[in-house]
Amino acid sequence: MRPTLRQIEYFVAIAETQSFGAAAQSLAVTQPSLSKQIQSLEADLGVALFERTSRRVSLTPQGRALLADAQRVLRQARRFRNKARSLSFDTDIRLVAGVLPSIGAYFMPRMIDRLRQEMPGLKLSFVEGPSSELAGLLTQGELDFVLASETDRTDLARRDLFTETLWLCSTPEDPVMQSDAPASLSDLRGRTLLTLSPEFHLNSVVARLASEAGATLSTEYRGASLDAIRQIAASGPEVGVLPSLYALGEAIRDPRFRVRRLLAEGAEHPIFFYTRSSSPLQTLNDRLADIIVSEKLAIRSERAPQFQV
Amino acid sequence: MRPTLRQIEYFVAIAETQSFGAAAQSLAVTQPSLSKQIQSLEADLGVALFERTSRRVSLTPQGRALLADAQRVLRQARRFRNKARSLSFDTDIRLVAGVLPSIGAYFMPRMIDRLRQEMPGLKLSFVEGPSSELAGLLTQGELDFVLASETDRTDLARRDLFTETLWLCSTPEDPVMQSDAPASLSDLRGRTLLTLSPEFHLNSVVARLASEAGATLSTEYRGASLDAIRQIAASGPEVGVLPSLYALGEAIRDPRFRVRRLLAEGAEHPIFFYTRSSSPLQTLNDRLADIIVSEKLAIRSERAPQFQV
DNA sequence: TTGAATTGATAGCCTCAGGGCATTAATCGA
DNA sequence: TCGATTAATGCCCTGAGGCTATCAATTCAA
Repeated sequence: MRPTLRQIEYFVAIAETQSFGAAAQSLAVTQPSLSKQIQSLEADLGVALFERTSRRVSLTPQGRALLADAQRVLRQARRFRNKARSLSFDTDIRLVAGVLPSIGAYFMPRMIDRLRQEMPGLKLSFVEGPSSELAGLLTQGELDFVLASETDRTDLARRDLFTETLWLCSTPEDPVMQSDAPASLSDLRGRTLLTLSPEFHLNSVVARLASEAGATLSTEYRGASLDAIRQIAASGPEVGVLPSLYALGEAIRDPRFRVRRLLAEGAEHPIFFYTRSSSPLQTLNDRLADIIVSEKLAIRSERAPQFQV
Repeated sequence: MRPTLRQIEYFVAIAETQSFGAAAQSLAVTQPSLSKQIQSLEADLGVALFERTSRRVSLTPQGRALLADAQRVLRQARRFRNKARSLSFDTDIRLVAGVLPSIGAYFMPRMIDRLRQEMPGLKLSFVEGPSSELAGLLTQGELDFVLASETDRTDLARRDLFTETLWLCSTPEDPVMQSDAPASLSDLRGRTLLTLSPEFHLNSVVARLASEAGATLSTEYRGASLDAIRQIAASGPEVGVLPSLYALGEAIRDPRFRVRRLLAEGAEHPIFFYTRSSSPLQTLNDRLADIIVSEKLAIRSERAPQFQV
């Protein structure tokens, strides 16, 4: 692109030193090179920047008028370069994560805090959605990593993170809530279960459990809000089925209902860490996954004993 | 200078089109050229800007963080170029003029007004001083043109502008002021004359006239202020000798004294237009000189008849 | 599942922008 | 008037950056 940054740099150097020779020295090129560059710059712009006599050099009025702009261009360019160089340390950037609703509300704020300590400068945004949608966004480059459940995508790099347990939630009066010990499938016979809508993997897990238990899966609520499920379960006959991070993190604060672990074959919700295999941030990604696992363990150890199952 | 504006331009184009091929088309280069430039840019910066799969391209978090800065650099550079191109029309610049005190106070404000009409966008600053000092500043490139009297500089381009006449000024009671008709040297016999200090050419003109007239040249005031000379002449026995532009423009408004034309061989003050011969603004300089002459004529025709001598 | 299409990377080649050296031209100072 | 200083010129050379051809990977449609 004309003029070149180099040409602008030469222009400013000569203007500042008031001399081709001195500028050449400070730029570590020879004086003829400078002369040539300035000549072609002036030709490009159609403006005489310097007035040369064989004894001294001075700016033309046009040169004076342009000097400040030229310096500004150089400043911006150097700033760009310096910023870029400092970014090579993988820090000071903003990552966009895609997470499941059960992880987003309770877990991500903790992650953001944790990152503020361990990797200051690293910023994190996140969007919520079902796993398949998140996987799509990740593939398209809209997201940098995804915390989600099982998907059928083969084009993404995947790493195990942890497995959420499932928890029933209902009113304190509900017969199924009359014990603190883990419930089994038989406790659910004949009941109506409530969970996230079918685009979430959780739905298929609960659907299978429901059919095994002789329960039915409610279609009353179709959505992505665990809060909505808690609200409905806390005021009606349905039994909500929630993943542990949410059930023990958020829902436990609501006095209008109880939670109880559901212990059964397949009553679990594995969470994976997805990245594009083409991502150039492999070491950063690994580090993030490590932090996520360690944060999950920290949450577990903070819980009251009866919930550490 | 690395990175190059071209590289930054390519970076932005690819980021905006989300595709090497499309960007190559919009930049009118081939896609391999783009690939190579981006590769070397990334190598220079030590940062991966794009994440490529053979199917799609997306920005890395670092690329996202840098995009706005890159766009800013390009904007500034384009602005620089456009401004430079528009300056090639010789307008929209600020010229710095050096002028004699007699010209500065009265004439330059009119010039600035006149230029505002005829060449809007052209700005004018001016500094006052004696001719030789102004000529030095002009040579050094501190000034763009000079309005001054005779100098011995041979390195400057010179053009005749006009010749100021000389006017005596004193109190209304002074014998020399008892007529409106031009005075002659004999009217000054035995008087003490007052004018600018010796570094001004005017001083040498007046000195020669004084010796021819049998008058003496006062050394009471040594300075560059015509106003000061007027003040002294209006309150003492000295006769001030002032050039016409000042005498008829400024001093005439003061009721405490009169002015009277001095008509004699050599009683004149020629004014020249000086530029560096190396100035690339030759056509602009010519136009300026024309305007100055025409403005001087305009002043003359505005005067009361008794002063149009 | 397979072949066509799409997309960026690579390889090899070529041109010219931009650098260096040597020299010239102009001016200044002694 | 002569040496010193400074920018311009001429000539040559290297490498940055462009192009064509091709490859490799992936997607999409049949």
